[in-house]
Amino acid sequence: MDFSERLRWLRKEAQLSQRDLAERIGVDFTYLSKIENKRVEPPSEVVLKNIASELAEVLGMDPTELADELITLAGKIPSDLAETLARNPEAVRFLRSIGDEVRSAEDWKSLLDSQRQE
Amino acid sequence: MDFSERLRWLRKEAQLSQRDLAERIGVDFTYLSKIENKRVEPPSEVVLKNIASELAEVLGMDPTELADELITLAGKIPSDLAETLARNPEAVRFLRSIGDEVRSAEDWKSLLDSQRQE
DNA sequence: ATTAGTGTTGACTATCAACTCAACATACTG
DNA sequence: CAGTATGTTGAGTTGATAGTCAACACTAAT
Repeated sequence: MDFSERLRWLRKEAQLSQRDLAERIGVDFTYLSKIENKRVEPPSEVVLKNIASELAEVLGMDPTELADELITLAGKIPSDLAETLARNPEAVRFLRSIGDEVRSAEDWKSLLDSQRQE
Repeated sequence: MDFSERLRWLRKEAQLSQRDLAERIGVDFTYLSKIENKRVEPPSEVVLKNIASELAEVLGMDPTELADELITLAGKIPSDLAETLARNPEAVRFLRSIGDEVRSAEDWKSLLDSQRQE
């Protein structure tokens, strides 16, 4: 499921028309249409967060998690994380060092699990 | 030492004028001047890599390492890494999970070290 | 058959990043 | 002083990003 499909699915799940959602998040509804039809790139992080916030509210989800999901589905890096990386050269070197061996989603997952157990 | 200072320092170390370096990397020399004087934002990653490549050659440094240094100093994330993150939601979640506890450069460093010893 | 609600499309626009170009200032060299 | 090498600045260009606006099409209910 890519970004545009996921967005449409969530919006329908929330029983909102494009106009409804667009008004809530403060963009033109035709823009949502284009996004859902992949006529344009996924929107900016600000818009993504607004979408996540509104949909999460209606659907009873966690807004932050939903935002992260949409942002990564949109092929972007959450800006707070990007800033952490840009500010910590060590973090970049760390990622590079593990990135050589850790490539698949599975690898990342197990790394995440091992971290959690500490 | 911020990016612009570092650039000027390296360029002088390499005994190159702004015009010299600019010609080698294929930009206008006045652009380098503005960068060194912080009249504009640091350049694109392509230009950064060209700079690193030329200066590393003259100074006998490792071009890749220098590129990474300049890119992070410029407040950017190396694009190959950014792509890895954008493609691996798990990687993003991993970073978030450790990011709560790992904040300082020291923390990252020790994490990097522990990884290296495996 | 009208009207209300919904979605799609093409054309246009505003803002910004990443530069270039022309002009000038400053310093040193013969 | 004339010329050469170097650095600085203001104004303008170009392409991409992130949208808006007007028009139209389809469907369902009145």
